[in-house]
Amino acid sequence: MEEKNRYRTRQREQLLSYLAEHPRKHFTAADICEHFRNGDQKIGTTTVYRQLERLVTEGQVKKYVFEEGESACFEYIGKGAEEEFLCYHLKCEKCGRLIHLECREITMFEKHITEHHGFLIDPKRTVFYGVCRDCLEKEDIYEQ
Amino acid sequence: MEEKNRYRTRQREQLLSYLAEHPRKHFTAADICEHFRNGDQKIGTTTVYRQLERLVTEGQVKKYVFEEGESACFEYIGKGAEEEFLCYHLKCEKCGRLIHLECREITMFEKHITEHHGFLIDPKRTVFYGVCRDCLEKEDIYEQ
DNA sequence: TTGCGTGCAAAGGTTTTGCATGGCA
DNA sequence: TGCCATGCAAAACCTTTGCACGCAA
Repeated sequence: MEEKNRYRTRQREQLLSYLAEHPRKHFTAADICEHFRNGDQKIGTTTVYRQLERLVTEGQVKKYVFEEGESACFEYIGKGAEEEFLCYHLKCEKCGRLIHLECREITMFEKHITEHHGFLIDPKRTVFYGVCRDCLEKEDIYEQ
Repeated sequence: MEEKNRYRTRQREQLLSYLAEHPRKHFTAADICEHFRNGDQKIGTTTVYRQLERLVTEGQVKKYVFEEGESACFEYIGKGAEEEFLCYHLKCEKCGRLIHLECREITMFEKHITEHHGFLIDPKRTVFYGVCRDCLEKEDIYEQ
C-alpha cells in the first residue's frame, strides 16, 4: 500500500496540528468540526472525515469505538520511528489510557494468523480493548 | 432486574428459534429482518430490534458492536455458560467480512498479555482488522 | 379486560457520496 | 497543467420513537 502523491493542504495541516497539540485527548468528528467551524479556520465536515480516515490509515491517529450510539473517537499518536509506527496498542476501557505494546509474542501470533488463518492483520487499525493493570487493581479493591 | 410479565408471541418464538438453529453464527438486525420479510413469517423491523434487545438483556444472545455506523452483530449463546462462547473476530477491511476466530494460539497470547503486560483483553470489543484470504488473493492478481 | 407487543412511518444522528469548484505541485 | 482535495447538499445507514392497533394471558 504505497503512499500516493499527496498534497499538503491548509485543512490537513490545521487538523493534524490541532490533534497533535492535544495528545491523549479523544476527539469525535463532531468535536473537530465544531472547532473548525469559524472564519479562516473553517474546515468542512466531509474533509474532517476524509482526513481522519487518511490519518488512521497512515498510523498517525488511532480510532476507537467505545459505546454503541456514540460516535467514534480519534486520538493522536504521532509519527514515530518506523518500528513504533507498526506497533500495536492496548486501550483501557476504564481509564482511557493508551498503551504502546512492544512485544515479541505478538509478532509470532501475527505470523500464526497469516499462515494458518490466511488473514493479514493491520496493526494501524487494530486496537486491543480491555482493562489495564492499574484499573484491575482498583477493581480488586472495590469489588471483592 | 426482575423479569416482568412477558408474553410469548409468535414473533419472539420464531426469532429465537431462528437464532438457536444457527449457533456461532452472527446475524445483523438486517439479516434477521431479511429472513422474516415474507408471508406468515413476517416480523417488523421494530420488533426485531426490540426482541433482540430483550434477548441480550436476558443473556440468551450476545451482541457485538465493533464499529460505529456499522450494524451490530448478534449471536445466539443460549441459556447456558456465557463466557465460553466469547471469541475473537477478524474483520476484512476490503470486503467487510467479519470472521469468527477459533484459535488456540490467541488464548496463549491473551495469557501472555495478562501476565507480562498486566492487561486483560476484552474479546467482546476487540477486533483484528486486516485483509482476508480472498481479498489477499485478489490483490495479488490485480496489483502485482 | 388488561397492558404488553407489534409495526408503520417518521425521526435522529453519524458517516459517506456525487459533483462542481478550488488549489497544490 | 494535471491531479488531488474540498465542501455543499443529499444520500445512505442503522437504530429509536410515537402512536394506534393487535393479541396473550
